[in-house]
Amino acid sequence: MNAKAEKSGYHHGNLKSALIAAADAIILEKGIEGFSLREAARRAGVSIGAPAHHFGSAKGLLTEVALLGYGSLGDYLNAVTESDDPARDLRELARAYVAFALAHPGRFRLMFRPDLVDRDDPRYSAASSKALSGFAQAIGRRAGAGEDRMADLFSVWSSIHGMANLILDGKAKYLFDGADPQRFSDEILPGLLERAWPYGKG
Amino acid sequence: MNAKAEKSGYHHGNLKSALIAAADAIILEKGIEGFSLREAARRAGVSIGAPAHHFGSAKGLLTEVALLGYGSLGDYLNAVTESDDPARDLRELARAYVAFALAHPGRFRLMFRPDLVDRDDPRYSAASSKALSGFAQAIGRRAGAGEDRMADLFSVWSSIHGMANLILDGKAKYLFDGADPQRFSDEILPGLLERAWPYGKG
DNA sequence: ACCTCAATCTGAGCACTGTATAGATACCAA
DNA sequence: TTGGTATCTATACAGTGCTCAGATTGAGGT
Repeated sequence: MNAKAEKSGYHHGNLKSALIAAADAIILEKGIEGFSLREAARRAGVSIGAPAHHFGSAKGLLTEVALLGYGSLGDYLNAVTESDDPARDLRELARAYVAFALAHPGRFRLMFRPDLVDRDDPRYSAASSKALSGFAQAIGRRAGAGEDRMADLFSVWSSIHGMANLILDGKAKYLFDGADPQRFSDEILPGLLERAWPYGKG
Repeated sequence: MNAKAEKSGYHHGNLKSALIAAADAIILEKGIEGFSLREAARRAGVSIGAPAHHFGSAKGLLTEVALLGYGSLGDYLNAVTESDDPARDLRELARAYVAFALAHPGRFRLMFRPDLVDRDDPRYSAASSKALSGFAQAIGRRAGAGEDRMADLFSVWSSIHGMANLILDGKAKYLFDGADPQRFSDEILPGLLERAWPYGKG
């Protein structure tokens, strides 16, 4: 009845979003390396060749999932309410960034895999900068804002992104001898932020 | 004649290291995603099933390449001579780290891919900590060394590692609007390091 | 109501991939 | 010389992404 019926026989009716959802689910369950276009098609109850028409290639489908991922990251970051203390905001944003990476490792990894995502898709850079806009604003609002805010943003992003990656890749666990990720982001991370950024102090 | 002959017919004589070299070469040419166990076997002039005996699986072979990678990273970092200014040393080490990542992106990416490398191999953590020992020492030597040096190391490593990853994944190019990597590491990076670390000042 | 047309999906096929296993080969030690 | 064993080959299996001719269907125009 609906214009986007669940499944009406030969024509799926909602294949595109069904495939995106299936891909996202696979990545959630098995990680990026466990993804396959064929299994996404299988889960959507459709033949092997069907996805090609909507996405061109596996990269096309994964690009859509990555866009969802940036949206999801944006949700995490937007949940940080803006205060009159930009340094605090920055710290909370950082925690949210790492929390997202730990909660959605598959999405997070996909979002930064240039071989799996079409970086030339204009929506990609748009989604990326939109998700990070909170960081950019907090940096702009902080006391004694530097002249080169792009460099500041990149510096902050590097620290946070590096932490997230090292934790996900098991390097933190190795350095701190098996501290579990949750305790890590709650207790160790804030201390690291103090250490890593001059801004952390005020 | 040599115990490790070049190629003596049925028995290769030097297959293990030949396969490692072939894999490293493939990764150099086509990146991690371009690697295949079969092509490594082909380049070594050997049948498809031969590598299994030496490495068990593709992961086993890639683990050896990753170990080489850590050795190579160690070479970059060890080329930084120790001075009486730990802050300068730290900065130079950071530049060397990023320089390695840009010069050997395939190796660098492989080294941090838990799905492609056997993290349980004791040589892996050994190679990792050996390569990073320069960082650890510089941090230990700096004036006003903190109580939690592991956290300091992790903080520094995060910043540098994040920068390297963001640059490799094309995020820096996007932020700085197409600055080429060389200019980036020469001009922009030092400024970022100043920003990222309190230690940078002395 | 019909009828064309384009969008959608199927099914088979191609060229790959990693892994497992049975058997051939050749070195090495007794 | 003779086992024995490490090494390597050949083949097969299950899986992958992608392509393309053809079947199917819903929608828009007459």
